[in-house]
Amino acid sequence: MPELPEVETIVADLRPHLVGRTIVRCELSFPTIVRHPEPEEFIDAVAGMQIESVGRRGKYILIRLSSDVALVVHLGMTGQLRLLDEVAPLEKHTHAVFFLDDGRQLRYRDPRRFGRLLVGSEEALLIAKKMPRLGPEPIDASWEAEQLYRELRRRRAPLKAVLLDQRAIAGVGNIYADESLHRAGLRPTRVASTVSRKSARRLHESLRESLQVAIANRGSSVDTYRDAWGEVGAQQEKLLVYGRAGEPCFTCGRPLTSVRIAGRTTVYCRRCQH
DNA sequence: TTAAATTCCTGTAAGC
DNA sequence: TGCTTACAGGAATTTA
Repeated sequence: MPELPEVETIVADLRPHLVGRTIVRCELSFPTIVRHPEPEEFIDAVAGMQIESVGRRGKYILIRLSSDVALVVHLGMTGQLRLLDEVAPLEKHTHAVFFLDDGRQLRYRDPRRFGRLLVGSEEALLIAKKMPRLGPEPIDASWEAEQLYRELRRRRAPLKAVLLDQRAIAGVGNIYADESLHRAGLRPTRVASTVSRKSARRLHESLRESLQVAIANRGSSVDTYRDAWGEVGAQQEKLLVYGRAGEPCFTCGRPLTSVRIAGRTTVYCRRCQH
């Protein structure tokens, strides 16, 4: 599923192709995928607009338009944002097509429809409660271990649950939460507030490492994730714990344990993580 | 205020 | 073989 590294890969791939292009028009074959504003307004808001920049905030793709609003895309679990030639056959579950002035199409496809499309300024979407107030970007140089420590200190939820909370840290999902906790040697079930400053520092470093390595490998295609060209990433072959329940830990050889935390399957090593 | 539970959704795979 | 059922999970919403 698309988390920070997968979204970052798509954004970096799309940027040079989209910036400067104009969205001629937009067609919605499944209008409820648009969450703000109403679908008709959404279509009018993007039509004729030039794309000024393509960025990312957490797991949100932000395509800023000449009208000073952004086309915001959240991929949910199975969302795909693809740049295709107009003659490319339309794939099943394609819910929105943005026609570009170079003849190409930006297509949004999402079988499970957990994703969403929005248009508006970041402030407007925040006020309309269509977007949460996201926490710091974990790969930004300005994000410090002390910030993470302070967040963990005030939370009584399991560590894993805090990592998944987009208001605590933006962009971490089930895969990289498990991966970074394993790297840090910390148990996902640990009550966040019991983590020492030293452990928080290790988790801070592990989060950065897990995310950066995954970006370098163009993300994890564990399920339906594909990049903007429809290609798979390589990180799924290098995951330490995610999806490996019952298989041996790469460090100690013991079988990895699976538990459910915050409604998510969580895999860790009982020997290596405390 | 925080945390846990529930809901949305379809493709896939396991089980009978 | 074909049907049923469980499972995958991001985040908004509801409940405690």
